[in-house]
Amino acid sequence: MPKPKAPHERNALASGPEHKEAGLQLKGRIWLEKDGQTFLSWGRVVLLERIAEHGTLAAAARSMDMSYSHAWNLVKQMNQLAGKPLVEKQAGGKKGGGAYLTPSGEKARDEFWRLVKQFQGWVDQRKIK
Amino acid sequence: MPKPKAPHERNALASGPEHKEAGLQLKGRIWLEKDGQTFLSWGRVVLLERIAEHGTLAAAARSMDMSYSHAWNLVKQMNQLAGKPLVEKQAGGKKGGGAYLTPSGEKARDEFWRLVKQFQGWVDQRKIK
DNA sequence: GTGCGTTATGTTTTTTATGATATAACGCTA
DNA sequence: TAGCGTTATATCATAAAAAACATAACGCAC
Repeated sequence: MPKPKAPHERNALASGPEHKEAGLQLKGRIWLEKDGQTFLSWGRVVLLERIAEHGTLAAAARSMDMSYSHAWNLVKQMNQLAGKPLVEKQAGGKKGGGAYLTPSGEKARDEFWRLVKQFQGWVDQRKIK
Repeated sequence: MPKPKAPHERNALASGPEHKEAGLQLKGRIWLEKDGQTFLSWGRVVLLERIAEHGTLAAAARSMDMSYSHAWNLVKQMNQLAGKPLVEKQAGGKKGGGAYLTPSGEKARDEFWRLVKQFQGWVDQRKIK
């Protein structure tokens, strides 16, 4: 069973397995800040994806072993920093309520994954001596 | 007075000031792992530099507001993961003792800064829409 | 109106990382 | 041998992050 990763190591991109035999891996992570505060990061964008997938904030949080309150805080901050909501929610109503991505939310998700993909490309082409 | 940075945000490279007016910044950090454990990172390599500069582990730690025991643990782990010492130390002796970088240590430092510089280049050329 | 599962929000607890503290050993100097 | 500032090492305390927990409010369905 693999040792659980430390928080700062989670969601990190790694150089490809071709370097594995050396036991030496280049790792890294990127994120976006707005006005000095974390806006989008790997975990946050996965959360956006899970919300789109599950339709509720509670189920999204459960699906990634995140506490509901933490997920709620992240969404609150993302919405606030974006200036407009990335996620809209409803308390009560049919099936108790729910949450979904706005077009801005989908765009943010796509843009971030685009950046991550570019970064992964950069990492992969590094040769570690 | 600027808000102190959270641990996971420290030592992060940022996209240049040309993006600052948008309030949106791409940030990132990289590190090297060996056998799944952190081997070299920004803070660790700064520590190597300070050791070379000050000649003792104690002074190096002081100079970067790091506890001696933490610095000692980092050096121990770096030496161990490298397979050969990056830092050699002497307890006692002229002036009480000291520490210095081995050629391997100097090389590790230089290689890491080279990687960081390349990464900074990559970050700088990202255009954030 | 009751029940249901959700969102909303605050408080408490746990975990993790790091710094602080304490003590011993080391090896030169005088 | 005594003194010095260092390395060596373990333990304790603190701070930050995250999870856990506890309620309340919401709005549809019945």
